[in-house]
This record gives sequence, C-alpha cells and structure tokens, in this order.
Amino acid sequence: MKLFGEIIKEKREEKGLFLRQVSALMELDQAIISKLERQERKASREQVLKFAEIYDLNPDDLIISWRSDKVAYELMNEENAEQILKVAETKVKYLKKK
Amino acid sequence: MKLFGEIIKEKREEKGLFLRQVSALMELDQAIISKLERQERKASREQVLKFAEIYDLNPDDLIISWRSDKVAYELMNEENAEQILKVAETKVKYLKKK
DNA sequence: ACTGATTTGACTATTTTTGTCAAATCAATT
DNA sequence: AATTGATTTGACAAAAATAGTCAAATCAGT
Repeated sequence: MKLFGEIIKEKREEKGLFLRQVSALMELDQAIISKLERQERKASREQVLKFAEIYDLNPDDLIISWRSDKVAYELMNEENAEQILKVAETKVKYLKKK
Repeated sequence: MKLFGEIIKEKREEKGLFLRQVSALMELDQAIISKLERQERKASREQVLKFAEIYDLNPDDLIISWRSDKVAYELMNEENAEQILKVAETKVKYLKKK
C-alpha cells in the first residue's frame, strides 16, 4: 500500500523522466511536483488525472490513492480515527441516497 | 445515526434554549449556529467541544460525529467512496506508527 | 570542483472559510 | 390580517488556508 506521492515518484523514475520534463507535460512548476512526490502538498483532482495519463495509470485507482491519503492525513492525529471512519462509512451511504 | 447538526439541534430543543441563548453561551453569532444545525457550515473543534459542554454531551462522541460528517461530506460525491475509506483505514494505521 | 537534478523557502496571488449584520421568512397568537 | 418573537438567508468584509512562481541551496555523480 503506497502513498500517492510514492506512486507518482516511482512511476516517474520507471519512465526515466526528470521533474523538468514532467513539469512541461503537466504545465506545472517542478517545485510543486517535487512537493507532491514527497507528500508536502496535495494535488488537485485535475492534476491527479493528468498524472494518470502521463504515467499510464488507472485513473480510478490513482484517485482512490489520492483521496484516501487525504482522509488518512486528516485523521492521523485523531484519537478515534478508526471509529470515525466506520461512522463515516455509514454516513456516506446515507448521504448518497439523498 | 444522526448527523452532527441534528444532534446539536435536538439537544438545544431538549434543553429548551433559543439560538439567541446558545449564541450568548458560545459567544458566536446565532446565524452561524443556525447554519451549523442545518449542516450548512462546519464547526471548528473548539466549537464542538463547547457544544458538548453546553449540552452535556460526551466530547469524544461529539467529535466522532463531527469528524465523520466531515469525511462523509467530502466523499459523498466520490465514485469509490467505500474503497477510499477502506484504504484510508490502512493508511491511518500506517501513518500513526510513524 | 563541476554539472545537472532535486529540494527548499520566501513571496504573491487566489480561493476558501469565518464571522457580522440586517433584512426576510416563518409560526403561533390575538 | 397584524403583531411578536424565533429562525433563516444572503450580502459583505476580514482572516486563514492553499496554490503557484522563482531563485537560491542542496544533493549526487563524475
């Protein structure tokens, strides 16, 4: 189970690309990409999809990774994180119906 | 399973308080409290704890309700919400260790 | 030490969130 | 249907969080 940043870093290296090059492809400053790879900043949904495109990754899988990271970081300092997630699951189902 | 806003609204009514009065106790505009009760705005952690105090609710339980709401609202429009939550659970455990 | 890649941090711009306020709406009562 | 009091709404401003730009610093290999 890898974090989003780890995935896009590994994939970039697999493809043998430099930040500079990805930067050009994404039209995004390389400093930011560096930060995304080290989980220092959160990507936007559009950026995630762009990464999926560039690196030939399944967009849904990448979105799941990105999103779950976000939730996990939000809750990592929370006392009852696990319980919160359980309750959230019920609530999501409930809210989706509405 | 009630949403945070529903809980604080019900409790207020149980105690027979008007928004105006809660507003005074919380030192917070009644318009905002109205919005919190209808889930139109998100409370801050301090506000949640203040509510727990005023309404004699278990702070941890209220935090869980508030936090899980937040997560659920974030994910309610997400295709793979359930999977995201599952992965997030693993990641939380992993991040907590670090 | 030199080169090229990555990381860092200061800065600005943009977006999002928060609270204030007054007016509008709603519900009950007369 | 007019009055009263409670709640809701929406426009606005202040404050906080987030996003991107840039240049300099660091790092790794030769």
